[in-house]
Amino acid sequence: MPGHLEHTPQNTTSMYWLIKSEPFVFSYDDLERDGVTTWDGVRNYQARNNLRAMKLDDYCLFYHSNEGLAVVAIARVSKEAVPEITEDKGDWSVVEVVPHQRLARPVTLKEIKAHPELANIGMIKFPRLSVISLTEAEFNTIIDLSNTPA
DNA sequence: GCCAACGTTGGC
DNA sequence: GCCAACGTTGGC
Repeated sequence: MPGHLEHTPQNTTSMYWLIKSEPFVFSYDDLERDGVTTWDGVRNYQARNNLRAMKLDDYCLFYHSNEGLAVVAIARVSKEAVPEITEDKGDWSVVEVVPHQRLARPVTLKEIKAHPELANIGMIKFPRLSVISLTEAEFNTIIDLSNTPA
């Protein structure tokens, strides 16, 4: 009997994230140098839950906080969340990320705040959250900005 | 369970 | 380096 529907794998949809790092602690240059890093030290439950929601190969905008104040690159999730080995009490998680692509130019926080399509972006609504989910549209808007002269 | 004190994040 | 915002802790 012909014509049955092929099963389409459902795990091909990537999700989008923004991860913050102080570049003088760990920058995108450091990630490129190291090839892979463990995203550890997250001590906020919402940020931790976001780490736990990350799936292999998800895209993560890499944001430099404190200095730079700009999205500089895209990283990808290379290992999903596992418990963090730590002396700290509590139930924490880590993922691993790898470098993917440096943006053509950094996209600054100032630009993000000024862009009408990014008015509801999590990083503005929750400025102290270090791991934030993005919609595909928000992700694409930032990528488009990076491909447009400042 | 409330709330004051404290610590941390992160923009300025 | 300062400080506002806000999450967490701990005394009551």
